Amino acid sequence: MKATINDVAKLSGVSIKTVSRVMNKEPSVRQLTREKVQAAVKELNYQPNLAARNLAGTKSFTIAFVYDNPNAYYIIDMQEGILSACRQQGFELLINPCDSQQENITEDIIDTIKQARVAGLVLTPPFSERPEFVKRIIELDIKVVRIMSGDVAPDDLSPCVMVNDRDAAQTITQHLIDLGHKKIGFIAGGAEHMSTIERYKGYRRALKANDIEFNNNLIIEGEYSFESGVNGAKQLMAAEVTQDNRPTAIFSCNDEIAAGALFAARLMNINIPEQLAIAGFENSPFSRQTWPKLTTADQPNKQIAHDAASLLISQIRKQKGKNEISQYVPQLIVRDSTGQHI
Amino acid sequence: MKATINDVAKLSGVSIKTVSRVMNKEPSVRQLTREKVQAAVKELNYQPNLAARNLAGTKSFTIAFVYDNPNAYYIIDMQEGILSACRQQGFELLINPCDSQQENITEDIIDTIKQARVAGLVLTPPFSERPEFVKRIIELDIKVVRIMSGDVAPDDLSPCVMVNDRDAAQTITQHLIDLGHKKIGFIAGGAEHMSTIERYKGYRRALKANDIEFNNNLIIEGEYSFESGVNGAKQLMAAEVTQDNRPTAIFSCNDEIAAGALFAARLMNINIPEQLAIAGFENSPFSRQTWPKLTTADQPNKQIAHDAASLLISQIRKQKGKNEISQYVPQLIVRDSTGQHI
DNA sequence: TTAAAAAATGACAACGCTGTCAATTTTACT
DNA sequence: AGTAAAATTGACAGCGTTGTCATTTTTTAA
Repeated sequence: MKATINDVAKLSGVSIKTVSRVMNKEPSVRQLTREKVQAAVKELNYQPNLAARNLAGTKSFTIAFVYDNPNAYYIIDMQEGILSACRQQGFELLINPCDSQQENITEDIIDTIKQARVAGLVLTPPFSERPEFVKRIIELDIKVVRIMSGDVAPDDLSPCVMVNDRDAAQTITQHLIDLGHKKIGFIAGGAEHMSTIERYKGYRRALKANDIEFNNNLIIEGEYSFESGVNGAKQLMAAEVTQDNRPTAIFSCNDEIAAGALFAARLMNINIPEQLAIAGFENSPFSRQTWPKLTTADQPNKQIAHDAASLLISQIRKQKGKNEISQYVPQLIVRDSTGQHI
Repeated sequence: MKATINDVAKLSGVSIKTVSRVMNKEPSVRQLTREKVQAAVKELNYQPNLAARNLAGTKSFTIAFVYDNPNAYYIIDMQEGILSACRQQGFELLINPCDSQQENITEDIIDTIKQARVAGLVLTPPFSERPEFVKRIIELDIKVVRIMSGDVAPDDLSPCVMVNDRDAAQTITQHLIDLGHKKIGFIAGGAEHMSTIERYKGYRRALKANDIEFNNNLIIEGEYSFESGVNGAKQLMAAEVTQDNRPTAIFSCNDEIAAGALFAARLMNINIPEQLAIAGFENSPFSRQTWPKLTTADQPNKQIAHDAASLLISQIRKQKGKNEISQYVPQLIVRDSTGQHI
């Protein structure tokens, strides 16, 4: 039925070992031989049997995606990006959802990894932001690639795909400034997330670049949740805050917070965007299903994940030279929530 | 390092074949022997090597989740439910996202299934609602479990996990009626989805049960999207519709549509819920991030998926007697969008 | 008690691939 | 041309399991 390595060997007139070498892109196969084999592979539509590979070899062709679900849209996109890279490279993907808060989560994950003979891990926040965790994994000779917020990798533990939240946040803030806003509130996500820190830095930079004085009263510490947005906006726009001190715009650390801010504004009869402009971050579906629709920043998650997984697989294959770090800058998307204010 | 079948055989003083029998719950192993082996398994924390099983056996220990992504939250929940069943039973999960509209999608999926030697498939809508597709798969001697809308399985092709959208929709509609509404608009999802049909039936039933005359002008054909909700609500509440004919409540086929309806109401300066009550369906995160928050119906997706996958695995193992069909009825969740109207 | 039937167990060859190491071919250099 | 070194190729065992079929043990019935 399905072609095996033997069929390919027979058709191309070489030994199975040579076919194996070609399939694994090993060196020391003559060009001519390689081509003969590749032709046979194509003709028979041969694809190596993963089970046999995993069983026979010392190498593993399985990588795992370890995540704690902060946001289903993010995770689905990541997963599909990783999956497409795996398909391209003949790798298997093990999905490992888990609770990052759980007591022995590190050991749990390590058990799973060992059990399944996983060759590498794709990590997203919060796991990608725990250096001790990453170190533990790497000590076990398991490759890791991290997707994280920032512009340069924080260390050389593993390759990283960086998402430059700072620049993107600066752009969003600049957009608000360009609209004439000077008092811009900032509702932060959880301070344990690098992305929050980076977005805050971008916000500060934009203020500085425009000689706008920083006002700590406009900063609300929060977390990545709708409720946090509601409370943050309430606090910023509260009655006891004098009209003069109220912000005319709010930069929310993500779309969920922004949706919460919108909700609070509604409760307080504040018109958006006339009396208050609100911007989000992430371009999640929320941002298109609110009234008014949210100005936000978009990042190509699928591609980021594809990149990361490809990088990981190169590492596993020990193909050096592909270790450059890629960096993505989320792009501003302007919608009605930051329309012209009065 | 890791215990193999040989270690277990040695420790329990039987042949590896007998260990294999015990692991696969085959009959014709004496009780005493079985216990000896199980003790050794426990002591060594032995877990069969999946790769070896897949390679040696004619059976497969892999199931696949084939989906077209209508909704990331739904998919993530489904996936995690399936995953947990797989772990319990020592199965592997292959994730197969795809585009249900694509030309040769059936053949594509079949190729993938064959390639990976998949034993069974978990199908969600829209795939679960395509009998020809299901038939094709079953002909290949691949087991299938379907998660679908309805109260009884439409055929005996495969086991089904039914979600009784009809009863749930009737409950939601009844809730609106109990609040005093008599003119209740209905914005449908895509008519190709069983869930739309079922929810419509529930709506009709509730009207009938309360002797409310059905008015076709209150029915909007749409699809499962925000835009559809916006347009549907605009149409129902349009200026040229006389005050008398306007609905005082709208049942939207899902939360996304409801969010759209909310958006339209906002545009038209219609107060929710005073002038118009709006209900959704699904209890997606959207429903909690709108203003006001949406009344909706919740279904335990993770558990539904876990159930479905368990059913599938029993089928594969030929453990009869677990073929009963489970049915879930989504539960009403009342929130502010259907508060008391004037 | 004994023979026949049934049940339980085991020996051993696969499964499709990779790792090791030996054999062969090619290349580089006298 | 002759030889050593390097590059290429292949033979074969083994990865951890299951399937087949033969062997042993237990049960049943005469």
